[in-house]
Amino acid sequence: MAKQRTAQNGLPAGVAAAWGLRERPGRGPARGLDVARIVRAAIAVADAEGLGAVSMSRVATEVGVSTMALYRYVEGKNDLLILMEDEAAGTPPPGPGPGAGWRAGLEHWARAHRDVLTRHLWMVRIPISTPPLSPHSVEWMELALGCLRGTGLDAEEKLGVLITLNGYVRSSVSLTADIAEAARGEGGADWEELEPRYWRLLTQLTAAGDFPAIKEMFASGEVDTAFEEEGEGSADFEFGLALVLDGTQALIERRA
Amino acid sequence: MAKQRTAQNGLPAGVAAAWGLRERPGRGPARGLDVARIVRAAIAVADAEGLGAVSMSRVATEVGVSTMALYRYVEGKNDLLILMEDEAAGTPPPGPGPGAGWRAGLEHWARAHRDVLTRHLWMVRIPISTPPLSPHSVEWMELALGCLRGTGLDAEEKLGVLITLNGYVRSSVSLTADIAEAARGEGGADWEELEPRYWRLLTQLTAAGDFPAIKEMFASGEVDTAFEEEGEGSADFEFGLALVLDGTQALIERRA
DNA sequence: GCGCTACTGCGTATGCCGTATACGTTACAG
DNA sequence: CTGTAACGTATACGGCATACGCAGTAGCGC
Repeated sequence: MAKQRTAQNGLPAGVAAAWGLRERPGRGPARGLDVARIVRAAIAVADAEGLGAVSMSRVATEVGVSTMALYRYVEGKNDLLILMEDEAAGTPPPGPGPGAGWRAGLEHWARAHRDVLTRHLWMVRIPISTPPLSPHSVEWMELALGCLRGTGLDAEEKLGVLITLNGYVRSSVSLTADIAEAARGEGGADWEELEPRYWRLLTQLTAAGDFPAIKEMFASGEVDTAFEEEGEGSADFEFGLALVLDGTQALIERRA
Repeated sequence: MAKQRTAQNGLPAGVAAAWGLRERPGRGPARGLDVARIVRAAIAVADAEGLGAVSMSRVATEVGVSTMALYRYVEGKNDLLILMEDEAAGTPPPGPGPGAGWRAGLEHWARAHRDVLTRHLWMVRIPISTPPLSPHSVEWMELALGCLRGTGLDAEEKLGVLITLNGYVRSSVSLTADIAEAARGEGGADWEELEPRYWRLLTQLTAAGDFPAIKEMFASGEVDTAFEEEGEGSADFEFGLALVLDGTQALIERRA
């Protein structure tokens, strides 16, 4: 834990590796592996079976070496996770260009971000260890920041919007991931099948107590559609996205 | 894993326990413990040393029994986590009342929620397993839902606002928790001390590449204050909160 | 009052995990 | 040619959650 940082810059080791700053190959026998193959194998495992299935021994087996061989390429599991995250994030898609306006740009950014996280659900389970520093996260940051040029917001406000939007995307994906996972654990059913049961349970549990607002909601009749988890449509995601961007718009108009 | 649900209702076992639906005490010797003591001990450990320190054996030691004794009171670690979460959430503070308007109500709710999470940082690390079902989360839901009465939003919209706001609070606390933890791991310094280093690193790393928006931000000069982690002031939290609530306001006005 | 039996708390054991360390092997630097 | 740094590996350690079996206890039906 004490050797977390590279001698060079004080960077976390995995981040330094991701920027391509690595020590000499040196004198010994030729390396049989490279970091990229390890990272790709780990991502494949995580995609297929979740972050819980990513153990050093599992990844090593997948790559075809012994467990400890990985430690010649990666400082430890934490490093591996950071590298996985950066690799999976990838370069963000270009975006609609500045002519389309900040809102279209951020919508595009948020949807692209959501797509990546949805494709790699384990990403939302890795705790954020630092502000964006790895190469691809900086690219994503650049893209989003670029959308806000010319809006009249100052640097701090732009960052605030970014953080909020980023947090929204993450928590939105995280929620559907958690629910889907819980549903899978509960007999393989998907959420659409489980939702009515949820509302029935909540009705039962709140029946005896003092929950006027919840009961009023039930009385209104149409609660069956919330907490959706549609593959592509994602009405819920768009709803919250609009909420955050409406708030941003209000801020921008106030500044203008 | 297959015995997750109680026979009664199909509830997750921990949730059933939290609502007080438990099987008969029965015939044997008197129980030496109760669930509440276990849960409280676990919370104390998590508060003091983080969720990582909460192991069954650790909690058992703290309570003064053997590890396996806990399994007579709790189905497994997952159960314990659910119970911890509900206990730590507690009953929400009453709120300013309906006369103060929905916005003041939701602000109060979000700040109270944030306070709880900040007091128990480990809570944001427990994956959400279901929509609100445990007793206290239902109370929190009731409180927030009550704020939105008379706004003209339909049930689905209310839930959407709630989910978004809840996600915002969680991700905001999660971010500061992650950063604080990473900072603590990096030599015990706090974030305020580390932030200049972060910006310096980012400047170096982006110097060579094509990052116009980031460079423009640096050029503007005042980036030193973002990503704050103030104990009480929490300017960042209020910023994002205002963003989300401004969005909600826009929605409500559109419906009116 | 008595024994049956459900229930208690606990010791042991299993199979994971991350990773420290030591070892024989390889192939470049001198 | 030789010394040695870097290679891949085997073994070992401490920690984890938890399945299982055990001896003792206390309430119930008789």
